Amino acid sequence: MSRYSAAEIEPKWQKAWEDANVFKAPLAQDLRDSDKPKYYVLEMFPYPSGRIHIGHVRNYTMGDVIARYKLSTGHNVLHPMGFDAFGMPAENAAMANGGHPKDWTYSNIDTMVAQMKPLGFGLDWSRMFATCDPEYYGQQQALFLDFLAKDLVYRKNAVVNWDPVDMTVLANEQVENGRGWRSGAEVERRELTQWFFKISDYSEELLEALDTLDNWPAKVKLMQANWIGRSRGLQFAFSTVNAPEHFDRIDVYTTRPDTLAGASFVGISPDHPLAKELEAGSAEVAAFCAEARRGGTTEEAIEKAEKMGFDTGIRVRHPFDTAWELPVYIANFILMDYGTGAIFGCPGHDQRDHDFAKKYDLPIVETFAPLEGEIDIQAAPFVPAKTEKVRYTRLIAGEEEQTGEEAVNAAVDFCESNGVGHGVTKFRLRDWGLSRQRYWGCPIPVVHCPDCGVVPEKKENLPIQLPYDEDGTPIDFSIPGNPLDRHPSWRDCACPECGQPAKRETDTMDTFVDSSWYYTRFTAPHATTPTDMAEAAYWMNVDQYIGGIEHAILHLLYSRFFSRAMQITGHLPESAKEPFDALFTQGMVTHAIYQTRNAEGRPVYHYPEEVTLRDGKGYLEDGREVEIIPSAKMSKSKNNVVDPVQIIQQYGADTARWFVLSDSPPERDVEWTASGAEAASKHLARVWRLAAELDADAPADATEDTALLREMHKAIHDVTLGVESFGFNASIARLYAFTNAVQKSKAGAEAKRTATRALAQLMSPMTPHLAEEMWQILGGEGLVAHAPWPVADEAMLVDDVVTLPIQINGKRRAEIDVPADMDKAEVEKLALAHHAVIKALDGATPKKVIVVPGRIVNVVI
RNA sequence: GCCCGCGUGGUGGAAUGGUAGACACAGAGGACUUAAAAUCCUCAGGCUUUAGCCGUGCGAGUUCGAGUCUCGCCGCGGGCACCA
Repeated sequence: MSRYSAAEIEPKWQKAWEDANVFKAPLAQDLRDSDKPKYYVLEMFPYPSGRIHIGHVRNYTMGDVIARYKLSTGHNVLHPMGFDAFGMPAENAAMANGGHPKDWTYSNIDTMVAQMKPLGFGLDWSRMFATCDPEYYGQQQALFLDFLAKDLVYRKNAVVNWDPVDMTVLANEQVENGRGWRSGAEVERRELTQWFFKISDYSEELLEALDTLDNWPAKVKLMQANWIGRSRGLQFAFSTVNAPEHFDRIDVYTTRPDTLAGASFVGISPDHPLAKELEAGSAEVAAFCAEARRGGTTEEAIEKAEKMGFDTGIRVRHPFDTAWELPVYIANFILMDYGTGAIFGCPGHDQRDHDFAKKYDLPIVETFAPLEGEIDIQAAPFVPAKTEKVRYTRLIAGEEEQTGEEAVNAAVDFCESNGVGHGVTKFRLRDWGLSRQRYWGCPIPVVHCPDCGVVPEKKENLPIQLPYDEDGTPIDFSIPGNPLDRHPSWRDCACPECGQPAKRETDTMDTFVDSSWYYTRFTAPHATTPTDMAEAAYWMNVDQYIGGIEHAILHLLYSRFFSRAMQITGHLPESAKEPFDALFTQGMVTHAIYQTRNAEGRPVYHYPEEVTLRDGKGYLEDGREVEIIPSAKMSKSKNNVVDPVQIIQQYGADTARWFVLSDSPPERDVEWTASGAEAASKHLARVWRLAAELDADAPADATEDTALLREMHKAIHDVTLGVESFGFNASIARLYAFTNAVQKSKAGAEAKRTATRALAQLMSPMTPHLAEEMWQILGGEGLVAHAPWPVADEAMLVDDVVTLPIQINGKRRAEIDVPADMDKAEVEKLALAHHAVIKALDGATPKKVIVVPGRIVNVVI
C-alpha cells in the first residue's frame, strides 16, 4: 500500500477484533479469579428512526473512546448497544404509508446496525436487544407485576389531550396551537383512569440523593432539584359562605403565608371537586369550565393561555378577620395536581395574580415594600427575591424589616399557634402516569373482570404479546385510536382469577418505562427473570453514562426511581440504587438550513449537496440564492441532516470519528462542515505517512532524541488527561501538536519509532483502525487494542526554564526567562531590572510587586 | 410564562482569576511541478506603525490582575411531565 487507504484498512482490523473477541464482555460467573476492575460504559440507546445520524456517530464515538481507553488500562469492559424501539413514529409511519410498526421497526434496526458496524465501535454486539423484543418487554411486564405487589403502582384519574373529532388521545407533540394535528379540532383536556408509578413517595429521597452524585453535571442536578421542587408552606382552610353542602371549607396551600394580609381572591382549578359540583348544577359554570379546559395539557400551554376566571358567587372568610370576605373564582391556570388545587391570590406580589386582579377589578393590596425607594403597587407587582430584606407594611408575624424567607417562617409559626392551618413540606414532583392509549408499546399485564375487578396477569402467562394481525387480517392503522381497543380476539380473555370472560387492559406503557431499566438488562440480556442478580451485582453501576442534555430530567429521574423500585422488588442489589456513577451530557450536531420560498412565501428546504457556497452566500445549481439559517438542530423535515454513511464511504470511519471529536468540546453543540471532514482525512493520511515512511537509517542524536522523547511524554500526559476528563477536543489538539513535533524532529530512527508508536497508541481510542495499522508497521506486538496504555515519565514533563510575562498595572509589557525553581525575591529583582520596567517606573518606586511563581509578575505603579 | 445552559478572530475553538486567540478550518504568499493535484514552508484579531491603542454579546461592579467571579440587560439553545 503506497498511501493511506481507509477502505483497505478498516474492514481488515474490524475482522481482527471480532476474531479475537476483543470487545465481548465476560460473564461475571467466569470472572471469579479476575483481579481486573470492571468498567461499564453506556451511551443512551437510540430510537430506530431508520438511519443513523451524525449525532449518533459523535455520541457513540465518545463512548467508544472511553471503552477502548479503559480496556487498555486493564479493565473488564462492558460496552453494549440496543434500541429504544417502541414509540409513536412506528405507528405514524404505519398510518401514513401502511405496513406494520413491527416490520418498520425491525427493518430500521437492521439498517442502523449495518450503518454502525463499519464505524468500528468496540461494542459487545452479542448483548444487543430492542425494547420491542417480547423477551424484553415480557420481563418488563414481570417487573410491573412485582411493582404492583409492592404498591408501587396504582390507578387514578388524570387529564389527557382529547381530540373530539378523531375521538382519540393525542400526545403533546400532536397538539399544535391548541389543535389536533390531523383533525385540526380544538383540543380539550379530558380525564381518564390511568396507571401511575408512585415516584412521588420518593421525592425526598431522590432529592437528597442528588448530593451523592459527585460525577454528574451540576446543572443536571440543579434541574432535577427544581423539578422535584421541595417547598415549605402553609396549608390551611378558608371557611365558606353560600357554598354547596359538604363544601364548608376550601383547603389551600401557599408558599407565601406572609402575604396573607394581601389576599384578594381565592382561585380553584376547573377540576377541583367544588368546581365539578357547581358545574353539575349550572350551565353557565359548565360552559366556563369547558372553556377553561380548552387547549393542551402541557404546563407551557396552561401558563401561556390567557388567564380566565369565573366568579362562583361563593365567598370565603379571611382567617384573621372573619368580617373580611374574599370571592372564589374558578381559574384556568390552577392545576389540580399541585398542592390542593386551590390558592389564594395576592396581586401585590405576584405577576399572574396582578394580571388577574386587573382583569376582574379586584383590590391590589401591598403587604411589603422595598427598604428604599417608592413603588406603585397598582401599576406593577413588587416581587423581590425571597432572600432580599423588605419592610412589611401589613405584617403577619416577625420583624417589620425581614427577608421573605424569614417572614414565611414567622408566618407559618404564627398561623400554627393561632390554629390556622399547619406548616407542610410539599413537592412539585407528580406521580408518573404510564398508561398510553396506543398500540406500539409494552402491554400493561392486567385484566378487567366484571366480578374480580382489576386482576394482575399470572406471571406464567407472560409475555402478553402484541397481536400482529386480527385472525389473519392485518391490523388497520389507518384509523385514529388504539387498534388494541378494537381487537376482540386479543382483548377478550378469561379472568386469571375466576376464569369468567374478561377484558385485557388495552393501554400500553409509556416508552420511558422501557428506557428506565434497559441498562440493567444489558448485564444479562437473556436472563429468564428481569435481571440476573450475580451479573447485575458485578456490572452495575454504569460507570460512565453518556447522552443528551434533553434527558436531564425525565429519563434520568425515572431511571433513578426504577433502580430503587427494582431494588425493593429484589431485582437489583442495594448498591445499584443510584444506577449511573458518572454522567456526561454531550451537545448536538447542527448544520445550516438552506431555504428558498415558494410562490405562497412558504419555506422550501434544500439539501446541503444541492448548494454551492461562495463568499458566505449559497447558490442553487440554477443560480438562485438561498437563505442560510446557521447552526440549526438537524431535522429530517428541514433537509439539513448530514448522512454519516456518505462520509464513511468517502473518507472512512476513522475520519468521521476524528472529525466529530475534534474542535468542539463534547458538551457543546458542533456544526458539521464538509471542509472539516476533508481536513481530518488529510491529517490522518499525514499520520499514516509518518509511520509508513519512517527513515530506518537515521542515526541517533542525543539532543534531538531527548527533545522528541520529552515531547512524547508531555503528549502522553496531556492526551491521557483529556480522555479522562472528556476533553477529547483538547486531546486531539495535543495530538496535532505532537504530530507536528514528530514530523519536524531531526531525531534518530529509534527515537522516532518510539514516538510514532506512542502516537499510534494515543490515537487508538479515536482512530482505532489507523492505529492498528501503524502499530503493525512499526512492529508493535499483537493488537494495539490489547497493548497497555502508555504512562508518562514525570521527570520528562518538567521544563528547566520558564518564560514569565511581566505586567505593569495588569498589562503585559515584557517577559523574562528564569529557572523554574527560582525564588520569588530573585524573580522580583530580575523583573525590576528589566528595561521596560525601568522605563515605565521612570525613577519611581513601585507601589506593589506581585510574583506568582511559574506564572506571572505584576508591577503596580 | 417557569427552570437550566451558552455567547471569544472570517469559521470551529484554547485559556487551575495570571501572556486572550493554543490547535485546526477557510484565506494570502512562496517552494516543488510543463501544468494541476498532492505535499512542504511562511503570514495572518482589528486600528495605527521605531511604539502604541482597542478588543472575549451589552452595561456596571469586585480584584494588583476578569473570557473566567457578582449584579442587571440582550440574543440563542435545551426542558416543561403523552417526542424520544
